[in-house]
Amino acid sequence: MTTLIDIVRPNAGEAPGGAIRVFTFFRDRLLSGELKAGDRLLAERELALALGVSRPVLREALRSLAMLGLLDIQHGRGAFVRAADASVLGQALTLCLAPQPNILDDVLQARIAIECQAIRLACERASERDLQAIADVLDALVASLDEPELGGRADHAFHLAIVRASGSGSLMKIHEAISPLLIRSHVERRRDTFGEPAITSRLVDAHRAVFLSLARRDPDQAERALREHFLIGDDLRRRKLIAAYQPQEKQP
Amino acid sequence: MTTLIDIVRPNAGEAPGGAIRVFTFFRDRLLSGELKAGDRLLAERELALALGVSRPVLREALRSLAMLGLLDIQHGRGAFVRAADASVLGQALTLCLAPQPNILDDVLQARIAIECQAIRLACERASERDLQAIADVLDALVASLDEPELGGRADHAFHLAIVRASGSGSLMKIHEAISPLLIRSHVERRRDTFGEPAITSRLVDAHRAVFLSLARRDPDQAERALREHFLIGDDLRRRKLIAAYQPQEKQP
DNA sequence: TGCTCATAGTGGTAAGACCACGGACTGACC
DNA sequence: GGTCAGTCCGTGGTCTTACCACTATGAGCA
Repeated sequence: MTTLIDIVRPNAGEAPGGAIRVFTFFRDRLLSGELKAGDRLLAERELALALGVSRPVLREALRSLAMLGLLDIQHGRGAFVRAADASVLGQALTLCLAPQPNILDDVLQARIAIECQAIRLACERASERDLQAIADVLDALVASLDEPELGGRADHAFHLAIVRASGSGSLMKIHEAISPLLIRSHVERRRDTFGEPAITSRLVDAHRAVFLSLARRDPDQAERALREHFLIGDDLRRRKLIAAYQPQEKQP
Repeated sequence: MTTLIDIVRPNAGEAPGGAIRVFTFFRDRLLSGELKAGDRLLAERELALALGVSRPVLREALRSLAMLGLLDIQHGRGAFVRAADASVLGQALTLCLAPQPNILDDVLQARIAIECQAIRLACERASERDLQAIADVLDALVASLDEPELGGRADHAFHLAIVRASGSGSLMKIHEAISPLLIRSHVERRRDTFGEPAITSRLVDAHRAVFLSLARRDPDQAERALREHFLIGDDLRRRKLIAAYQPQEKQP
């Protein structure tokens, strides 16, 4: 079968198979904005009748749309148009990256890419409210150093706030998409650093430096500070690796 | 219904609805590698029997997997596991970004983000073969300055080669995902620059500078050169905007 | 030896029926 | 009169059966 969502539609003249015809029918109306988030679709039986297909065929198309996160089908209530979110994006990314080794390490590269560009844009575009929001999260981060769970969440919120301040929808969506993958490596790292004052203080300094250069609206310095921050992670991973190869007090 | 692909599966004990049970069944086997690309699934009737669901239900799940690009269902032949590619990723991205204004401009930010990080990694990791490949594309780019179509493709190939040289799967996939969106703005820009020697020579210089600093394996200089290159585009867009507001010889 | 056509197996579609869930209406009870 | 519970209707969820369309395979024929 033809893969979904062909931006350019070949053989537009012919009538494709029923299911994919229904699928493209709704997709186009979703892309064009004819169907807005929250709209309720007709009942399956009526839709099937209106579109001239059987109910199973219609259901295949509807279910596919739901799988892509475009529809929210609720038992006993109906099908509703869902606001496009990045969850499907993240899922697709996970599926694409799944066969590859070292995903968790490699996805960090994507994160660095997004955030470094985001902070450059943020230096240009961030409003006072954006800066205030970042400052608030920074305070929360400092206050939650002793709690791994809360601290990790604050850390994530800090970086998220920067990406938000960039004002770029693309960067935000991609960042949102890789978040689930990031979180997995994030929490375990936090668990390791927990209780090591040298590391945590270095972490706070790094975050503060990032914020300050952003507040000064200096893109080069901000990116440098951010990369510096990411190096802490690299450093940590390296130490962990070395420690793992040290035969002392290591349990098999 | 529950959204597909929950990485953490809630209510794992209970049996979810038939269709989504079948869906997760295959998804898990795809993620775990138990099903490899090229494998042929059993016939729908047999699968339905084996999994204890009716054929329409099975078909809904199979169709959904096909929509996500995980399966390739061929009429009269069977269903085959497809190698995960970034096409779905790109489609999902397009759908997520569709409601937003200025997508084509904004997606450039994602591109800059990816490529700037990629070239930094490439400075560390690129093999001699990678560098040679980039050099070859650069030659092709210089040779095809007079042909907008060919030149545009060479341009794209150049940047793609850099991302490849980074050796990061995440960066490559994301770059691949935004490619379809990039191409649209790419070709029209080429069409504008076509025939302006000052622009084209500047373009060549920029690409050459990027390659040279990459060959020298200097990350900072390479990123700077790349950003310089992207500024050409900004500059061009600005000029176009100004030209559009000049009332002289402009047709409504 | 080569071609052609019948056939079996596959996905694609249709129709009808029933079940499970949610909400709204209506009734009785407090 | 207000509140609660039960019933009914509309909805999605599923099953069954049957038939159509496409592909490949192999047997039969020239």
